[in-house]
This record gives sequence, structure tokens and C-alpha cells, in this order.
Amino acid sequence: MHPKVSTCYIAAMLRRRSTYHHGALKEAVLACALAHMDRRKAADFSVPELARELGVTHSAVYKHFPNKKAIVVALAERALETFLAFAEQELPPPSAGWKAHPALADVYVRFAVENPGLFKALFHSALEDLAEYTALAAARERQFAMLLDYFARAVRVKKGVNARHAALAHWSMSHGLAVLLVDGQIPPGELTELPAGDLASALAKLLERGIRP
Amino acid sequence: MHPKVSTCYIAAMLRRRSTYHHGALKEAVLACALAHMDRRKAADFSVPELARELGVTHSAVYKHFPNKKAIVVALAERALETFLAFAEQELPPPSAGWKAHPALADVYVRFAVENPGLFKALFHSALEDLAEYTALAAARERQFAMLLDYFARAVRVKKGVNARHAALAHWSMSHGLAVLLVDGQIPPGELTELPAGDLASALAKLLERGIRP
DNA sequence: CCAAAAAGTAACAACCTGTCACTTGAGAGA
DNA sequence: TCTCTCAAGTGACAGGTTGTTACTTTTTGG
Repeated sequence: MHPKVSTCYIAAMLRRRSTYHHGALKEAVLACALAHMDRRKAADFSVPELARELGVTHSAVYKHFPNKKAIVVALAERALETFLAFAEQELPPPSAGWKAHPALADVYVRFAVENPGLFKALFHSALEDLAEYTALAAARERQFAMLLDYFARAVRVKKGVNARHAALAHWSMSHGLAVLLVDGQIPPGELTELPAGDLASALAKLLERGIRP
Repeated sequence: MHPKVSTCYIAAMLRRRSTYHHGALKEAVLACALAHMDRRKAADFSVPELARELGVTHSAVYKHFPNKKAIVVALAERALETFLAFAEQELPPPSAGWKAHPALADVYVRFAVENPGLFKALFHSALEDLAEYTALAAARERQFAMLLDYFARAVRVKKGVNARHAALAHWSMSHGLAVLLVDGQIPPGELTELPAGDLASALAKLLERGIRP
């Protein structure tokens, strides 16, 4: 959908453009910004640098986005869409019950590792105050609620266990692993002994087996 | 040790200083930067703004720190010290075995929530490339290793369970909860039903009890 | 007491965010 | 086809930030 290749493609197209207007700058800016967030760990980019790579003045970018924050917001919206599509494609239906949990944790972590830029955009510090972006704020709220709901369904709840708290625990576990991997605090090779493509569920099992006598 | 009050105190002292040199600017800059990182979620600050609050030219700051990164590094070093002191004061000795785990998770999360600025400094994006700050890099490496070691000791390891992986799972859980709380993704009131001052351990127990049939 | 070093200042360069007046060209309607 | 309008791009600018440099002031050690 938004492969990294497209950046170079669009950029090249732009550079040898013969027409004054190309009509693809908005998309190109998003792709380029995402590429930067994917590559650099700093989770940031500079508008003039994007514009330079796209062979355009930085003012042109501001014709499509009111400010830099809007670019991050657009990426975050895209991140929500992408995650949703990924989850729908990979996850068993919620009716699958607690067995679905490892899959959800795994999908969460894999999404982050395979799309570090989108993941960082979703939790970018520029999104702290979304007052003027109520659409994204609502969407993110909804998505987090849905996530927690899914986690809660996936958890087999014993009596006395608050399902929401258990869901928060699972979210914490998945999010922590995702963040530590994306930030490079846990080196990628660290988990190679675990079943490939199932890191989170494997860790969850370890946690479950290891914690009690 | 480094209370938030000291910022105002030092700043006031500086503002009505009669002497040309006050000899406390370095400390004042650190306190002021920490205050900013505590207050604002953005985990960032601007050197001129700090200097303005301290009644000093921004160039003066650069007499004490070669660059902005060095300020973050100094805060990160302080974070390591503070966390270590906090942990030593709060934790049972490693020989306590698996029973220590909930305490460690709890200490980790409480440290983050009570010292959001220090916690953010420790994982600040400016620390990505620590090539020229080998001291901090080594210290952080050591500390993370120690943390994982402690987690590993705290986990009761059954046969077939890789202790390091189990420790990573616990770190992920603690870190994820800390990040989500500090970033405000989990509202502070969300966990009020859980035993106060023992959030992480309560969640770990939920995780343990909830995951399996 | 004085000379050197420490600490602060002012001015500067380079970059980034964002704005504005202006220009260009593409497409719609007569 | 011609023209008019408006979206899209340009260059110049203002103000903020990082960091440097040459200069000034104060402290301090011999």
C-alpha cells in the first residue's frame, strides 16, 4: 500500500517532471516523511529536507499541509488504517476467545517492527494536543478502545479478575516489547531463539510460565 | 536530591545575583531542563528558553555543555543514579528470588511516573548514537544488563524456560506500562482500583492469572 | 598583586518553521 | 480556441534554534 519503494519512484518522477504542476506532491511528501521516520530512529524530519529531496521549495509543502504537525497527523491516520487492515488480515475473529491473545500481541509487535515509521507516528509527541484534529483524536481513541476490547476478549477472565485491567496488562506487554525493539534497546538478534514470527506470544508464555512457583 | 522546587529557587537566586559569576549555572541548567521535561510531554526543551528563564545568555550555557545533547546525557546519567538509589532503597535483595519480581516491576513503573523527565531523558532520541559518550553508553549498558539480571533472578525459572527471555518479557511489561502511563495513553485514573503503589505487580498477577484456562 | 583561567556577552552563521506577495500553468466555460 | 480563474509553486522574509567566535569581566592561584 505504502511501500518504501514508492518514495524513490515518486521522487524520481518529480525530479524529471516537465510539468509545472504534478498533482502528487501531497502523497510524495507523506511517503518521503515516512521513509525518514522509518530510517532514522529520531522519529523526526525537516520540511525543507523533504522538499529538497522532492525537488521542490519547502513553501510548496505548506500549500498541502497547514503545518508540520499536520503531516504527522496524516501519517498517524494512515498508521491506524494500516494497522486495522493488518489486524483484520492476520487475526482470528474475537470469538476465538483467549487463544487469540498470542496472535494479537504478535500482530501488534510485528506491525511496529515492520512499520517503525508508522508506529512512531502513531505515538509521536506532536500528537499530544489533538484539540484541532478531533477526527484523528476520536479515531485513535476508538482504535485504542477496540484494541483493549480485543485484548479483553482474548483474555480468559477468571472471577475476581478485572477484564479491563488484564487487557491493559497485555497491551503494556505488547507495547513495551514493540517500543524496546523499535528503539533498539532490545537488539533484533536477541530473540532469534524464539519461534520466528511469534515473538510476543512466546514471551507471553514465558511470562506466564516463569512468574509463579 | 533534585526536587522540582530547586528550579525556582536557583532561578530566583540567579536573577537577583549581584556577582558576575555565580558558579551554579551548570546545575541550574540541568534543573531547569529537567523541569521542562517533567512538565511538557514533548520531552524536549530549547537552550535559549532555559537561558532566558535563568536570566543568562544562551551562549553562557554552551560554556558548560558542548552541545544540547550533552545536557540530555547529563540528565540520563542522573537518571541512572537516581533509579539505582531508588531501587536499592525499595527493593529486597536479589536473593529474595521470584518474590522480588513484583517489587521490581513496581519500582520501575513508579520511578517513571514519579520522575517522568528523568525517565524520558534515559530513553531520549538524542542518545541514539552515544559513540562520543562512551561513559554513559557503558553505564546504560551495564544498568540494563543489571536490570535484566535482576529480572532474571526474580523470575522463577522452570526447566525449558530461557531466563533471559523471561527477563525480557518482564522488562517489556514494566516498560510498556511505564511508557503508556508517562505518555498519558493510559489515564492516571484508570488503575485506581488496583492496590495503590503496586500497579505493576497487580498487573503482572492479572496477566499471570488471566492468560491461561 | 597580577596574570591566567573561568564565566558571561554580543554578534554572527546556518538551519528550521511558517507566512506572504507574486508567478505559472491547467482546466472550465463561453 | 480564447480567456478567466484558481490551484500549485516560487522567492523573500520574519522569528526561533543550535552552535561558534571574539571580546569582556571576574575570580583565583602563585
